[in-house]
This record gives sequence, structure tokens and C-alpha cells, in this order.
Amino acid sequence: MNMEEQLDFLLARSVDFVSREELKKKLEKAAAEGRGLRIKYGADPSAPDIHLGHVVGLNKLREFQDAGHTVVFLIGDFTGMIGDPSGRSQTRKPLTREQVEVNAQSYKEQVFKILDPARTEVRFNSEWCGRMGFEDVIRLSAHVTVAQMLARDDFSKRYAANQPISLVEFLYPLVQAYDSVMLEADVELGGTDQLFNLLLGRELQKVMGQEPQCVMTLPLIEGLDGVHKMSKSLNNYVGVNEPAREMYGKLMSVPDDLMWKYFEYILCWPRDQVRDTHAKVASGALHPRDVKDRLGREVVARFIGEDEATAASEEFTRIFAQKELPDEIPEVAVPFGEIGLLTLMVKAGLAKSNGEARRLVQQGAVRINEAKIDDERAQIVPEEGMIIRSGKRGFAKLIIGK
RNA sequence: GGUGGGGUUGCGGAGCGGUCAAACGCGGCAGACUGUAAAUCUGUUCCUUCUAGGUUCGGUGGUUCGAAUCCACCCCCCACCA
Repeated sequence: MNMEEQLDFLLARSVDFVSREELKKKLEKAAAEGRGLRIKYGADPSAPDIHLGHVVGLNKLREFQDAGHTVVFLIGDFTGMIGDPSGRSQTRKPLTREQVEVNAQSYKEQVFKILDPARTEVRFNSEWCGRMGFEDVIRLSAHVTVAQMLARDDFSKRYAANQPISLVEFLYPLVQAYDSVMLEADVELGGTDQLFNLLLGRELQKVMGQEPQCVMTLPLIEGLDGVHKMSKSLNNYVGVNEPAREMYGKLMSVPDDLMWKYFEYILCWPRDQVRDTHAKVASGALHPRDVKDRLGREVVARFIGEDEATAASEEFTRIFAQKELPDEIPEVAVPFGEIGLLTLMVKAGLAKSNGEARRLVQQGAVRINEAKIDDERAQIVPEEGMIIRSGKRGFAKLIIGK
């Protein structure tokens, strides 16, 4: 690849990039010195659940690695202490050394499904933040003005709307920017919502006498609801560590229109291929279900394995298209002897309360050994292996306990 | 320090003395349909021994036949002016 092709490759799929010219210079300089660039990516320490939203960025990092660069995977264990940047939640408790270790381990496990461990440097910002005194913090904060902070979109909106903005929230981007300084990052990558924070890193590096980092943002993909960005707190995410069937099932529930983004940003299909497939579905040449099945299989295959992907797809069809039973049903031990249906359902974990169980029965959702039960007062004599089904997704197999 | 606005069932947000287990939206669950846990439509969404009963509306006391709604004190949150 020549330089321009290399740049095109590295910048593919990005939304914002500052700037192509600078990256070019950095690449030339690094090549001359026989080293790779340092690509920074920050992660939240409290949620070591990597999901497909993160994969968008991780894919790009992997491409940098394949081009010979080093990824600095920064775990913001110190930032995590000072609270959530969204301002929604309160200050968090500091993580203990042990928790940080456990989370880091869990991160590596998941992240290395995508990244190349040999070209990844895992760092923690407590390394330098933990050593700073109040005086250092004051000096650092002197580099940034309130007006600069208010330039951030969500800050200016909230300020205009008389919504509270805590000082801690100003500290958050500041610490993130300082991390770039300490890591001597050449490029920092993040979601589009990170643009301001990434740019602040640039500013701070300049002020502190470093060559400023390039900044790249990638799209935030919508989660399963098709509306909000994928996140753990909205529970609309697909984690890379989930069981195959869960992963596949969740992908099948993605709204049809959203599939294309997943093909492009998760599976990194070339744009033309995505466009072609899209056109075929639109013209009726391809069935959307089949395309989504392919999405589900390919994602499961990538993070787990081919065989598991096939199995997940087959079971899904069996349960939902043919309405048959899954091949593994959670077993629940119940005592011997007659028992009320509602109580039994609660015990089996199919309902949270008798009231909910009653509703399920009234709605015609409950079956025992595939025979519909519509009497909420039914008394059941549990038998070994009896199967209670609640709706499409709730199953329990009874085991007679003592 | 001063002024004003708030704390309601998972979330957002009505209600401001009885007809309130509490509108509406979101989310969740179920049913129908289907190509899937897509889309759409319908129902449902505190608990219980369920054609009825019990416990809820920041906390504690009080007024009243009767309070989420009025009063007192307390706790917490927010904005604005200094």
C-alpha cells in the first residue's frame, strides 16, 4: 500500500478525523524512525462487559495493529472513582486494587477476542492520577477555561436549560486529556460522543509541549431497541462474552433496518457489499430473515465459533418458527406432592409473584407438557421431568426434590 | 446568605380533600399475525387466600367521617440572585 491507500484504510468508517495531513506526517516520521504509532483507547473500569458498541472501535484498533501500530488500552480506574461523565449518576465508590485487577483480567479476556495481545499495552490511569496532589490538579485545571468546557455540546445545552453541571464533570474530560499527555498518544479513538474530550486531549498536549494527537471518532451504533445507542445501562446490548444462543437470539431481534450498520461496523463488510445486499432485500431477491440469520451466525462464529453459530441458529428456528422446546431446559427442584399452579410457577422462577403468574395463565401463556392450562386455580402434582412453559421464552423442567 | 421550584407505582410525568392502586408516554410481559425475540395490532403491568381484601405517593406526627392531595417539623434534590 502506498501512503494514500494506507490513509484511506486507516480512516475508513470514521466519522470525524483531525486531521489526515497530521496523521500522514506522523506516519512518515514513525516509519523513518522504524516504530509504530501509539493509538489510545479509553475504557470505563466499572463495566468490564465489552459489547458490540465497543467492537466498532476495537475493529478499528485492530486495523491499526495490523498496520504495525501499538494500541494503548487505557482502563480509567482512577476516572471511574470521580463519577459518571453523563452527570446522571452519583459519584462512584473507588475501586479497590483487587477489583481493578479482576476487571482488567476480564477486559483482556474479552478485548483480545478482537485485539492482538502482542501489540497491545494495557495501562491504568491511577498510575499517574493516584500520585497527583491537589496542587497538581489545580495547576492542571488552569490550562482549561470554562468557556472551553462550555463548548462541549451537552454542557452548553444543559447550561442553557438551567440543568445542573457538577464540577466533577469538568474534571472528567480534563483527566482524560491528561491521560493522553502521560501516554504520549499519537492518535486517540472514541465514539462520536467523545469528540470534545478527544480534542481536549489535543489541546492539553499542545499546552504541555507535546505533539498533539490525532483524533478519530466512530459511529455509535444503536442497540437492540433500534433507537438508543447500545449500552449496558439501557440493557439493549449484545455482549461479546454471552452464550451463543443468547447472542444469536438478540441479533435476530435487531430491527431490520438496523442490520446494515451491524454488517458494516461489526463485521466490517465493505460498503459495496452492504449496499448490494440491502438492494437485494429491497427488491425481494433476498429474504430479510435469511440476511439477519447470516448476521447472527457470522457474529457468533467470530466471537465464539462456527459450530456454536450453527447450533444457535438451528435452535432458534426450532423454538420460534416451529414453537418446539429447546434442547436444554433449566431444571428446578420442587418438593413432592400436590401444589398450586401459581405457587409452582413462582418457585420455578417463571413469575416474580403469584399475581404475575395469574396474569400469565389468564393470558393463555402457560403450558404444562405442551398442553395449555387456563385454570389459575389448578392443582398440580409434579412429576419428574414435567415441563412448564410460560410464553415463548420461559421454560422449566421439574425435578422432584425431597 | 436570600428567593423560588421540587421529591408520586421500573423510568419520565399527571393528579392537589372523596369517584385514586393513582391519567398519559416509555420500558417490561403476554396474545394474534409473521420472516425472528423485526414491524403491526390487542391485552396487561403493587401484593394476596382475587367478582373481594391488603399495603403504597421522601420521613414523622397532626387536622378530617375521609389525605398522594391540607397543617407542622424533619430529610433530600434543583434553579436563580448575591
